[in-house]
Amino acid sequence: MKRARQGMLQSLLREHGQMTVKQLAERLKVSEATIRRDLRELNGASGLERMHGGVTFSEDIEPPVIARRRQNAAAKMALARRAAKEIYRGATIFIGSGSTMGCVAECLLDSQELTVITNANNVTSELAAAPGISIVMTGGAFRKGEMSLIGPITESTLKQVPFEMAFMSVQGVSAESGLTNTFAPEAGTDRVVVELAPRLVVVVEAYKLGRVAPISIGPAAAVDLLVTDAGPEHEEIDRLSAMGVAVASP
Amino acid sequence: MKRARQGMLQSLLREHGQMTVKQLAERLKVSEATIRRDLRELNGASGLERMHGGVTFSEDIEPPVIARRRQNAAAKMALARRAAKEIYRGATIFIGSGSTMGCVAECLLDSQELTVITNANNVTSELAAAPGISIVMTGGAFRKGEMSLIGPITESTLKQVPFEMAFMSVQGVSAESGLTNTFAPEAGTDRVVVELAPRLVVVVEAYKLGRVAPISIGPAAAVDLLVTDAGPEHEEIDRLSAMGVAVASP
DNA sequence: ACTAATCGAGCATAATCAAGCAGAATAACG
DNA sequence: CGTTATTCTGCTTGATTATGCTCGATTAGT
Repeated sequence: MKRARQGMLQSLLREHGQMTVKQLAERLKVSEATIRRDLRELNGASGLERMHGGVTFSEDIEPPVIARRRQNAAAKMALARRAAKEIYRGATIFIGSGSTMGCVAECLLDSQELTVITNANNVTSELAAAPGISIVMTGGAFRKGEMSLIGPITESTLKQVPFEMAFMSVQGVSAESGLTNTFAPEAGTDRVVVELAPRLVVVVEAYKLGRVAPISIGPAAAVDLLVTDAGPEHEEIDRLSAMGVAVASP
Repeated sequence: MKRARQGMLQSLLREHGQMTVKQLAERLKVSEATIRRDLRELNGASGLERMHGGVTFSEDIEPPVIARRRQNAAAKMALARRAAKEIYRGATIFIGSGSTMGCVAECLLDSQELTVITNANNVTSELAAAPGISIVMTGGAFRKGEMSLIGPITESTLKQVPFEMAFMSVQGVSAESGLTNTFAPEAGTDRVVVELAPRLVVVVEAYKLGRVAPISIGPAAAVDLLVTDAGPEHEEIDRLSAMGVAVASP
């Protein structure tokens, strides 16, 4: 009962981007105290940030300028810089949604002759000022929490636009359960990206290694390069390496 | 919801380039005192500069669409408010690109049960905070100056998503030459919108009446309602009325 | 220099929060 | 099957936080 409610809570939050405790209590038919307890348990879990009166998706509701000033921004930028090294002049790449991908975009500002396909508005606005990059956005339903586009329209557009390399971030990476995410509609789109990508680069912070989120979006073997900041003795990395996944650190 | 509001504040500022405390207070539905407190807390943060009466966003790169928005802001908002009156609860509408369309989006913030299809990033970011609106973006190539999506992908997406009403702005409206625009790729997309729209509302400032730009995007007769701020004596309006085009003023 | 708007500070109010307690439901165990 | 332990939930209370309002001081425009 509790887990189901917390899952619903996260879904609702992704959908609305921001909700008050009162709204959540009414919507989920429990007391506000319970909502507060849930929020405390989920704290830090998946980019949701608590505040007086309610809770928001901290990462992407803020403009990119602020995102730079976040606490773990340094770690994310380091990962992003490492990931960006994979990109060569003249390439056509896909960049997914999430704050980490926003950092990757930021690393590309000086690139030349690059074509970026993305379903994330934060990536687009980050790159809007880059003279050497042409941008193609997929269509789709706009998800307020993530500032990204998802759904059947996104997927059919992706199939029309071939790309050489895809960058994405996920909620969980595990050798056994593969790549996993939390929210179903978003996961559907991610699954298409995994299928279509000739080369898949996954960028995640270390704490997501070994994690398993509810929705599977593809096998671990689909990953061509995993960029993460885990130490070399991390056991999940050993398992992934054994499967043939290349791993890189900043 | 302090934190969320401060994020919104920065987003708004980023879009408008410059706003007064009063505007921000109305827009975010809080007192001016609260806005001042927010501004003080954000002080020195990410490129916003405080001044008597308001605050500006001093970023070196300023997309043209933002610059244009500052010009004739009052007139554009008046036009936009008139145009927004055409929208009824539960509708599915298309909103095109340009600064005037950004104003239309701003007028819809309190709408309920509205579905907005758009190819413009400024429209999406304007509406991202509106709880009663679901947003669908078309895909397409990103045009940096206009912050909009154009090209064959945009057009094929539009054909997949039926809408009841379309709002657009153009460079020229004339009874003889119809609707005209300057930039070819953009014009192709506009042409598709004109063809697909069951009801077409064109919003233009008076100085565009009688103008003819190089690329035709449709006949004047395709317009169902023309919203403009020209005086009733305007000769082009007489010609358009004679063709059966309804004309409205703020 | 004058006037009107804007600003900052302090105060009062209302909303929200964390903690602790008690009851109900469930699980574990004899 | 009954008893006990555990978890979950809702409620109450004192404390914290955020917001709006009022009042002199400051500033911009005429």
